[in-house]
Amino acid sequence: MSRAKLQVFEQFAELARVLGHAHRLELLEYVAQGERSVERLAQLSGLSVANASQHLKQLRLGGFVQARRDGKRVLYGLADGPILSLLAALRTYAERNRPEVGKIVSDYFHRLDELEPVSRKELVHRLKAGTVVVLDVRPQDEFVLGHLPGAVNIPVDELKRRLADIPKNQEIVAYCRGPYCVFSFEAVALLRRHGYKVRRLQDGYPEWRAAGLPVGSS
Amino acid sequence: MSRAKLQVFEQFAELARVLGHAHRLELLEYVAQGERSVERLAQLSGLSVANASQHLKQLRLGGFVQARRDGKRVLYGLADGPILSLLAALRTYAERNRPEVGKIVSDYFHRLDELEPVSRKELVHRLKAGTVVVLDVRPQDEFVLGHLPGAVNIPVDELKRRLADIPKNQEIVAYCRGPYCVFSFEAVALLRRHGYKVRRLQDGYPEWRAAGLPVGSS
DNA sequence: ACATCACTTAATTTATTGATTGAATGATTC
DNA sequence: GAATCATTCAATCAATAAATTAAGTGATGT
Repeated sequence: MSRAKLQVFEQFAELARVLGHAHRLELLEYVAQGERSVERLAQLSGLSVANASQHLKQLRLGGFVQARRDGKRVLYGLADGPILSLLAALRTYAERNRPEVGKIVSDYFHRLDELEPVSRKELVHRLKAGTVVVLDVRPQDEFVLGHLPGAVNIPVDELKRRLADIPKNQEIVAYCRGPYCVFSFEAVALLRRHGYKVRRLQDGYPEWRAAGLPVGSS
Repeated sequence: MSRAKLQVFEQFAELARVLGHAHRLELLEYVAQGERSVERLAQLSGLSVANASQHLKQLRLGGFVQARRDGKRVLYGLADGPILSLLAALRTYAERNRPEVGKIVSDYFHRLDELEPVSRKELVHRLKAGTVVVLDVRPQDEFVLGHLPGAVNIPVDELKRRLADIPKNQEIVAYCRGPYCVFSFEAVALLRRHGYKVRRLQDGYPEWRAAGLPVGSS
């Protein structure tokens, strides 16, 4: 094997190894909800502070989380980059390849209170009541072809620089292509980091339309 | 942490750990080209047979490869499931998050950007139009196990003395094992020196096949 | 049946990784 | 500037993983 290739595989392996520990995956999930101190993360995951700190260090060296000091605490948050895509790929693979655990996985992912996605039915209800802003984070060309009524389109890659367009005082529901599309996960993660109250639609535009619910186009 | 959640993260971590070794990633790349015996895989990756066997066992338990007996040999092939998606996610993350990966690639792989890789989508288009010659520069045994439709096989080390077999008036797209395989880079460099109009496919045979695109065999 | 081939498994040594403890650092408060 | 708090670092021991060697298994051919 060429030296370059070996080096590249070594880098990949190093990153995979960082994800190769249950505690680190758990910490990563807590961190993905928003910034937290080491002590809080240790508490949430039932680790000693020193142990949590060491795991967080590895996550940081792997580029999965970033740390910033706030007074005498250090707050860890999710780093930039396609981290959630990577985790989604791992999850998808695991669900398909380990069917005996697939059920547990989906149960768990759909259980989390804060992450619990909004059902179509619930969204219909809240659209009528007008208590929600619907955010379409797909690319513009897909939005043009059809979208949820009254939805605002901000593609997920533009989200960061268009935060001003999003009202901070209302609850947001983000959606994208479907249940296995990561865009809305990323959008929710980003917006939560910036203090928005946001949840994701359980599935995406195709399912909405297939259910015979009204759609808009422009 | 709840018991279910612990189990889930433990499963994820276990799979990630399987990918957490350079030798296993390398074996996976060879296996992705087509079925191969343990001895051949050991040879290709420079491992002892026993060591390769043990790594392959881990890949098998992780569901990444599958083994079948053929006479007195055991052939390992890529298993079903979104394995290449997972590897692609890891690669994407690594490239973005580890600048050194990008640097190694550009240093040793002759400046990726200047070679203007052709995407799968574009190649499909141009194959329909018939405006392109597809050149497979992998070793012959890999070509035989499967290749892009209509591809011409000239292994990269034979390329120099078989230049006459390559039409000079048509555009060529060269491909090999995957995005980190050097063969197509070398082929493009050589052919360009000799005045051919040639670009490389962005990724390789395994990705083409995984995308459900048609393949030939002989 | 015996020998051979291709591979797997077991046993061993060596190296790496994880958890715990306690000391060190850095920022705040008194 | 001493005390306190939150975190990191360093040292240790236990657990796990990797590579090597040698023995074991299962299929094929003579």
